[in-house]
Amino acid sequence: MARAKRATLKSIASDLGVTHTSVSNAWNNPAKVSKELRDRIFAHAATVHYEGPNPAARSLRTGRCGAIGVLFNDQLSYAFTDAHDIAFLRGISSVCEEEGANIVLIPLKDKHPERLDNLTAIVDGYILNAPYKSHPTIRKALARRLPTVVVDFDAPELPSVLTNDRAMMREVVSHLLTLGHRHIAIVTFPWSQDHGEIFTLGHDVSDENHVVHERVLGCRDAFEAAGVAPDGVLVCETPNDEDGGQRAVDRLLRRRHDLTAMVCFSDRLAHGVVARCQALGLSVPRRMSVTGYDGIDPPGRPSEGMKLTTVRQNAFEKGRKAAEALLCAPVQAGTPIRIAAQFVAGDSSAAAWELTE
Amino acid sequence: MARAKRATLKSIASDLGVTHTSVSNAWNNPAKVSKELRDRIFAHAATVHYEGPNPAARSLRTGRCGAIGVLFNDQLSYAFTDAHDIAFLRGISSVCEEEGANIVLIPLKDKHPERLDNLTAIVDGYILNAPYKSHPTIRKALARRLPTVVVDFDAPELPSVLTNDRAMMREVVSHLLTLGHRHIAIVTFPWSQDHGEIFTLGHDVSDENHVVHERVLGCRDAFEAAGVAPDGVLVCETPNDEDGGQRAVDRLLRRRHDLTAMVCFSDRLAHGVVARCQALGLSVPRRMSVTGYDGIDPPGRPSEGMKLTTVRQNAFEKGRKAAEALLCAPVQAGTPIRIAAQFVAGDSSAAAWELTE
DNA sequence: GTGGATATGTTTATCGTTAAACATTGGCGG
DNA sequence: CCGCCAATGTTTAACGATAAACATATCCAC
Repeated sequence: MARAKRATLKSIASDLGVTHTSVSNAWNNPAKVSKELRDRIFAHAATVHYEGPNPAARSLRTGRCGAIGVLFNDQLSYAFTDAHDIAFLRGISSVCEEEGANIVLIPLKDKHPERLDNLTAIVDGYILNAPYKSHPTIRKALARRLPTVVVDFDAPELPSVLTNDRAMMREVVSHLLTLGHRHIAIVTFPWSQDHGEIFTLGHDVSDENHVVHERVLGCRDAFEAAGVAPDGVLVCETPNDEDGGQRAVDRLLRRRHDLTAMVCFSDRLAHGVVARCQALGLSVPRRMSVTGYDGIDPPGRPSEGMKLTTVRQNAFEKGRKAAEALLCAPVQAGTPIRIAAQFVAGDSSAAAWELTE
Repeated sequence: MARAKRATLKSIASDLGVTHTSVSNAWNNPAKVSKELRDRIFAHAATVHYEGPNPAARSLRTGRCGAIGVLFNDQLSYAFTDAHDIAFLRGISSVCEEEGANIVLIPLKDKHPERLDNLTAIVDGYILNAPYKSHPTIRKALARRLPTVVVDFDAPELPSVLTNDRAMMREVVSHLLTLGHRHIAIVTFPWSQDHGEIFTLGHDVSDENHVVHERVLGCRDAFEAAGVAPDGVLVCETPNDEDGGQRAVDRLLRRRHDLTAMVCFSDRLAHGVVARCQALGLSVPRRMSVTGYDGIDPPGRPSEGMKLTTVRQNAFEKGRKAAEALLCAPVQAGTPIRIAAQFVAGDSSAAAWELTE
């Protein structure tokens, strides 16, 4: 059975012997149509299952669609495992609910590069979350020149929401240096799409990923301020999950077994690092200090287990501000919105001298 | 400075002295355009910042837009706090990544009922997650008669993904009855938009929310099978979060202080119930048995704390199947896809006789 | 040299709206 | 009775694309 053709403004208009503009007005400018006609229109619309103007056609005509696109650095299905990204989305949602806007989640088209040209999202603007500078999907989104807000991304020409990653990382490393640690390694998630190497802090860091770049610089700042040569500090790049953290421990210890502290760029990495250290018999924090980043309270019950030394980010607020900048009060490009993070000393870091002596 | 007018197929065509169809083909049917012309087109497109055909116009013409809409029962910003919903979204995402489809999250338009008529989402189809039968946004979505897959919803005329809630709940209650409990109460999240009452299992249950309906019936089954009168079983409706669980304890104990077990319809509720019981000096499970639903491993580290007696759902798989049904292999309406849940006995339930004696 | 496929473009109609400008009518003040 | 405004419709022109049918040239087989 062939699906019956859908009713349109025009078909309703001709059914009723009026012009389609009047039918359109029944929905969009009720004041311009007599109550009597409006009732007739709605009544007839109901019988032919007409559910209001076709949104694609309206969007074409008006140039707006009432939705904002959100792009993540990684696979979407990854984002939904990351407490930071989830809180960020929650922040966006809270604004979109108030404004009545829809959210379009756009998977990176890694598996379908050909669709880059074909299926671009129907959105009024974009929020780009910590994007890789040169990722094709990101570039494509930027190239469309729609209103765009970037988060944790260095783009002076765009409105942006930024955190104080560099200063926070400086604080974390200083914390460890103050505790007497001198053999510290860094565990980071990938700073570009292809990853896996071990570097040292002496290397120049690509700014492909602004977050990693800032945090690495923060670390270097602290080491240099303490007179520690950056060349001696290992930086291990690894996938951002517990398993990645676990493997980083092995890779790092293979190079330097005298490490007494590991600075992780996410709590997930830190959890993996802690787990692997304990499995190797290196107690945390007595034998190995570990720090995280994000400040994810392990849901369930909070106060259990070891409290990670970490940096608490306000991902929810990041999302809110980004969405507000896009939907409510347009923000100037020159002045980024700053969301301050906060250093939290926990139980996973302790003085180093007990073992280095 | 007025924003320069955007280039279109037509403007590019006339710039180049060809027809706009050829320009369109350069993107959509490359084989139909000589390589030489295609290069000229792309080159010129780049200089005028043309980023490919306008998606709204294309969508109007082709009738497809490459996105699916997802609707939740509750506020979107709530969904992002609920581990079940997040896993569900992750399942949908994993399919959308493979298929290159976008996901449109549609907030319930509670705060903007007037936008119901105005801003309908531009999507090729819907996934409705455990929707309230009569919620206006849900009804509106259904009324559009786009391809739709419902999850945990009773709609024989639509393809659906269902779980075995009723059987699982029967198992939970039987478990408690077998342990000797006779004074059991039920803690549920709201079964309609307005909520808050305490009922008994003797009451008829609205099927406004299919999940609650099925679970309540499952409980009743088990009580009846054991010869316990449903009239004596209290059912407390409360917001689906820890606080809601906490308050439910107070409300229930005020009515019946001889309760020895509380059956919760979500793990979040159960966590609140456990917390409140312990605060009241009622140790779990010695003095009070508590069961949950969902099987959310408290992230962070799994094996810590008390293991809740619960039902493990596979929300990820629910999401995957729903998305597959919509995007890949269209599913027949008559035969729901079943995702089995699994009863998990934990440490939060124990024999009752120690205290009822 | 005839006929038919292949490659490359063009013409024209259409998708379903909204917005601006233009008609028509009735009411009302002066 | 004139003129103007408000109320209610209508006419017409986009919005920016895609698809089907049609035109023309080229090539090759037989």
